[in-house]
Amino acid sequence: MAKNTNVSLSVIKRLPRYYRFLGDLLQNGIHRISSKELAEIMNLTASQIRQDLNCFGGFGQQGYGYNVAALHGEIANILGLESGFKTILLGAGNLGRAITTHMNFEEKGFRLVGVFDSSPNVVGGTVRDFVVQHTDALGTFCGEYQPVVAILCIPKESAGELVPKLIDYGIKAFWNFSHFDINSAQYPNVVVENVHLGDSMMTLSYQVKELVNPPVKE
Amino acid sequence: MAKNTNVSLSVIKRLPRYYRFLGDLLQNGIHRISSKELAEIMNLTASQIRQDLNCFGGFGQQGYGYNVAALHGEIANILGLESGFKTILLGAGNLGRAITTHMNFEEKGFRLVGVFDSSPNVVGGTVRDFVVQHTDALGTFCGEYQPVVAILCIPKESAGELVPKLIDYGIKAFWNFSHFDINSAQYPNVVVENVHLGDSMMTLSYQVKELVNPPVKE
DNA sequence: TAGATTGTTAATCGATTAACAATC
DNA sequence: TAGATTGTTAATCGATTAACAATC
Repeated sequence: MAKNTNVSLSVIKRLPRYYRFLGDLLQNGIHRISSKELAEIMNLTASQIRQDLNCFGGFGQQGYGYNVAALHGEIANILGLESGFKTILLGAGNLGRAITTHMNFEEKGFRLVGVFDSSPNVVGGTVRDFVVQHTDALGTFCGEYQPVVAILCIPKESAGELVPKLIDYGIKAFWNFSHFDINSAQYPNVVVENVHLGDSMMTLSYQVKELVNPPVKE
Repeated sequence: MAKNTNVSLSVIKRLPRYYRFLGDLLQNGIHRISSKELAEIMNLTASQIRQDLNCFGGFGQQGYGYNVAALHGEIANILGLESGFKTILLGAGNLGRAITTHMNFEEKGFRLVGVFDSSPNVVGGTVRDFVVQHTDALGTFCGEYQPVVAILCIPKESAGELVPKLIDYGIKAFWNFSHFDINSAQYPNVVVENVHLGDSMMTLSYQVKELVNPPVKE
């Protein structure tokens, strides 16, 4: 194990998909799979799968392939899905509430410990099993509970104000649904995973346009 | 214009971000920018910006740079943000409702024309200004309104059942929040933009793990 | 043992960066 | 005109694929 020094982000981003497919195989009672078979199911090359996995260790066996359950477990380990990182969510609007109720935090490495908003209409209400607290209470809360992850479901301007404070309060990672650009050059010891739904939508728009209305060849 | 034959997806995915930053500049009353300045703001290289833009045309002027408003408009055009592609949303649960109310479809190339669900508890209720229809009505609806895009906010199993039908009904593009893997090899004339929130979360988990608990060097 | 399939090295492909002549 | 900055070609870097010896 543990030769994972500086694995590229392209590899990391494929791991959750491996994990999902292996989980499915497991549920279907399949205990063994070769890189060739898995590649076929996942629309990848066998080479890529073997390269990816060998960033972390030799999980297979020559002549046999991979043990599905074992590999599934190894990837869970690599991703840190048992970590239970203490997490706060900022912004209890439509999106924030959907994420709070819709996502399974515990299965994915996180533990939600607080929900915050700045609107008086929302503060004091409940989302799932959380009473929404005012963002003014963040300093005290972080001092006491020391969360490491913040989910940003707030407008751009609020994010601009809150991010420096949160970093000050000890937040180390952001799951960022806002349009605020967290400058990773400015904060080297902070990790950011952006989910820009608007950008994703525009990317789709381009692709639909190309499909429906293809450019004329010269 | 229009030398956009086969632009790589890496380039396309950067366009929405350019669009957002140019919009901000515009709002701040900045009318002109060089690739060098823009690169600084966006944490990119000037080279990359010029390469990216020149996939679509020479929008700049030597010795001057780029006109912000003009470039902003060109990118809107390239992305097809005025297209108003007719779109249906499937699954009026937490996530589906959040997307319906939270996203600005019109600004991003789409027009929402219907919301569907299969649960009797939800069908007949309203989301934003839509009455939720039963998925059984999809065939009739698509025949009449001919939507081209479907947003999938439904469980994996439902997606597995519905996707082939939807393609049959003329749907050409999916914005896929479900965990169902739409096999693009199987459907060559269909475009898919996946948003796997769970995968994104797991990727973040890995990064937090590495940051908080870095691997020991040998 | 023979067959299968891995782990790993080498070759290819694509994307990013650097350099510079063209030109506003 | 001289200075600035583009558009574009060439060089570099990284990621993917192919090949094959190691080995179960």
